[in-house]
Amino acid sequence: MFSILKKDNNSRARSGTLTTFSGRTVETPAYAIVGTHAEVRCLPAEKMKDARVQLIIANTYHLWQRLGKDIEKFQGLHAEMNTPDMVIMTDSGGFQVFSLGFGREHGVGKVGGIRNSSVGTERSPSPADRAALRSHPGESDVRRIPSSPGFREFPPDDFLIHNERNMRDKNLVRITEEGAYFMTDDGERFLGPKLSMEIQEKLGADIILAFDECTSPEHEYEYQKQALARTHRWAEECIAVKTRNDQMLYGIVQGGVFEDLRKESSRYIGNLPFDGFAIGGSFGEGKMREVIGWSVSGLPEEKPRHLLGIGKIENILDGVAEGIDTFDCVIPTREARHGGVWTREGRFDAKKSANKNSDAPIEKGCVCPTCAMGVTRGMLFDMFHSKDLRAGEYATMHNIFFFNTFMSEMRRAIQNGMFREFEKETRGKLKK
RNA sequence: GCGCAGGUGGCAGAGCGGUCAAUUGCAUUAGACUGUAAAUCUAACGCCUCUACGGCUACGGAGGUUCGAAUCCUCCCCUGCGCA
Repeated sequence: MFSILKKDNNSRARSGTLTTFSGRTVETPAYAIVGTHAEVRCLPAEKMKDARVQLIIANTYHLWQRLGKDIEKFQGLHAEMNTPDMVIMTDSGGFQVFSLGFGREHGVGKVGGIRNSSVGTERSPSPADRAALRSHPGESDVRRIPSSPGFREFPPDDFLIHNERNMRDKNLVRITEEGAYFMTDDGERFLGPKLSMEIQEKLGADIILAFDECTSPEHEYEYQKQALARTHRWAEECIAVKTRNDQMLYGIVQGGVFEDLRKESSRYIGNLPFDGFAIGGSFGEGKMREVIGWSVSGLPEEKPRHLLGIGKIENILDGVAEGIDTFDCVIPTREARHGGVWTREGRFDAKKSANKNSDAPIEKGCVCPTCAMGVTRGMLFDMFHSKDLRAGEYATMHNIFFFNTFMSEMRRAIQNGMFREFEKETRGKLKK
């Protein structure tokens, strides 16, 4: 049951209470902390409450892969995670269709406009690439110019061709009309709407998601359209196949950055008997708010809406302003492990030498367990640089607490009719 | 004193006549991270610069051999281990 307590007058923002069919409750807008393998990285289960976690999202694909046959013995996420009171959702595996597939091939993240350098899209060959090329004997081997001064090696002109092929080889997913084949160490494994539902019912989350095809920001219109048709068909299949009635099933709106596709998807998915809705896929960095608006346009007001994989504080504001109720993102947890610490003034990198010997608190006035212990920026710096695992734990605790506290302040602002002011103030501080 | 093994860029440690300003790792610096292939990845890392497939100076020191030396030879200095 979803009850909206207050709607904002100047935007589509709303604040309410989501009570799942299983009787657990989340105050919205809320942020789901990512616990892919049924655990939040660097945050012990018993500290979830201290971090003010009320919502967790785990992952069907990864748990399915990790558990194998043990999935039959799985006691359910609440028992396994020892979080009986928290609302847990599971992603369907639809994101892995992208992240292990075109995400790798295109070398991009889902938001778009970001080239993920870790996937090797640099135009100049890295030493590893060069070595790989050298090990490929034949006409494309490195050419030598035996003139002065000494021999010098040139990158071959056809490097890009090799690069393209290498990128394609990175794609581990084969998509069919029925679902997706994932290349794993044990060969290809098929995951489609039906199996995703079965697994999610075994995992036992409060909220489960329809199996969709998350597309790449680099996919052009025609592909997005075809993928959308699949996602819509799979959505209906998920509804048809579902058996448990103590889990809420959310449908997923797709359509890339195209207005007509997003609106069509919103209408189509919004008219299906889902218990809530999620918005997935790519948004384009600068277009996010607009795309969310299109995606929400066809959804019923009275049902909860989740924005998948987003995000940063500024994006949360976009989402809430467009009527989103819940979010999830790896940013608080992943960035914490990488040294990224969030504060009201924006993010800073604890590994930077500017923090060396700093007695400054991580965030002035913060009452999270990490800050309450008196951990300073200088201490975090030292721990990160000495590879002390507590660095990641302290930062993770702080970040999760920060995002959850931010959400609760935003809820209060909406309930007090002050969302616009809250948004303005938050954005102002972030700009500095 | 004798014997052996060594002295390479901030450190460790490859290279052993030309594709070597020198593999790699660490450290450092910068950047990234948006339904977690991620406690990860990428880049830079002698100096100068017109940022180049450029110039200069470099593999303990000084000489030498060679068209060409971090790589070979001679002497010197230093370090470790063993024997006195």
